[in-house]
Amino acid sequence: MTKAFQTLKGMRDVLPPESARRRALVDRFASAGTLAGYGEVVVPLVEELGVFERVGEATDVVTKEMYDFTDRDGTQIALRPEVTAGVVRAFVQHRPLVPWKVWYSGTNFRHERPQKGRYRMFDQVGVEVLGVDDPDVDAEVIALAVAFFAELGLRRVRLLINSLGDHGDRERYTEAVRAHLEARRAELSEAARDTLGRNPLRVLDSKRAEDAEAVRTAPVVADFLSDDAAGHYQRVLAGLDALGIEYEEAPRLVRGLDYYRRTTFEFVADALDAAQNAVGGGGRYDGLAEDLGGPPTDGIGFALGVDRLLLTCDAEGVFDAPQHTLDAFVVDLVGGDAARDLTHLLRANGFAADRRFGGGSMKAQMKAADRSAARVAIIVGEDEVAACEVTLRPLRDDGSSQRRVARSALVDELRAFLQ
RNA sequence: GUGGCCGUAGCUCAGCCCGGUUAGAGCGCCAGGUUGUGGCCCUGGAGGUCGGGGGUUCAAGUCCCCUCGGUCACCCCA
Repeated sequence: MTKAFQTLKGMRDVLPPESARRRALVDRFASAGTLAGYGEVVVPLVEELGVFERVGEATDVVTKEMYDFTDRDGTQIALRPEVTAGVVRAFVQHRPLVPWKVWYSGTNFRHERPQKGRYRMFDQVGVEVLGVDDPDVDAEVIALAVAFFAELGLRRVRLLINSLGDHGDRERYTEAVRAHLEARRAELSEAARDTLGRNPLRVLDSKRAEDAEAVRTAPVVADFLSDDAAGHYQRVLAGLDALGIEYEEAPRLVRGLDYYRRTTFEFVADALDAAQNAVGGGGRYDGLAEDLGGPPTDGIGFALGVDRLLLTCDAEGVFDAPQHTLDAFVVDLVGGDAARDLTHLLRANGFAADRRFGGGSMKAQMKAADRSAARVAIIVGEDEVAACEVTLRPLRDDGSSQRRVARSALVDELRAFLQ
């Protein structure tokens, strides 16, 4: 007996009807993006390793979670762990007119231990805007995400926001945090001490109780912002206020990717009791285009995790899978020709129609019709064939209004019935 | 990468602690009851390498080890 293969760890199949729900979610996102003037961008799932390394040398995402390997010609390549880097690479490569506003949906890969809401292969939807420094675009981007949550029916998603300042601000702040934490090294958890060496800001994200005090007393970025960065941040907040978008300032919100500058934000789902409750996040990455060999270009965007979004919808009891229903189900008692031909005829006329292969008893076919959730059964037996008619039996009531119609009038009769 | 819990029919699970005839249930599926009428009901049927490998034993779904997978938490992040 041959081995029965199964999906790799952390990777999943998505089958109907769940697949329809995912598609519906992406469709909604696409509409929201289009409405705001964003075009779809499709970038490769695989890039040169260097593209993703710009995401941050000190981050877990690139140091230990990347699916990287050597291509046949020796090139170091990797499956994308996120899409922003690829989109910015595309911007640098093609130099579209700015502002360049794009949305995307796609799959990413991170080699992590799976748990609820975290898989090795996961989908994200997101937007990016390149070439605009205006703080109003920060507000626009955030508003887009917030509107999308609302459209899904989500009510319990909180917006956390912070500013990390310009490059220089961030450096000075990082040093201050490092000094603060070094002075309290003894009281930190072992994991935190380890993180401190590589990336001091990340310690601020620690959930460990031992670290709480040191984190609580740590310097706050706000005190390190340049006038320029502070002004930008205030304008963003003013924009959110004007648009009626609620937010919580989170002075220690740092986020995992190194390229963030100035505005950073995160969306947290209160309905998720799991540890993985961040459904999305984003911010400015004003230096990234330059890091990828392009001209200095401002940029901002966000990414939302499709799996977590759907889990959140489950938790809030909203955005059910779209109910797929058929218009008609053909029941054939005369050998199969009618099922074959009528189903084809109905589909050619725009009706959603199906039948049962292999025929079977009338009971079996009616059962199949019922299960298909079709609105009406089209029954063809000896009597109907002899009279050049078909029986039209409604399936959503008790069927008492069943009647026979001329076969030549089927399309019109069905159309009238479905009105 | 670290730790806890869990892998028995398509699905949800019982059986495992205290090894012992043909491994069970509900749901689903198929068929019949009703030879031209679905949903409800009744009857019957198909379907299982007990995740995989090794060990202990006269005997392993049950005990031990390894391994793979799932799940939850840490870490990190969407």
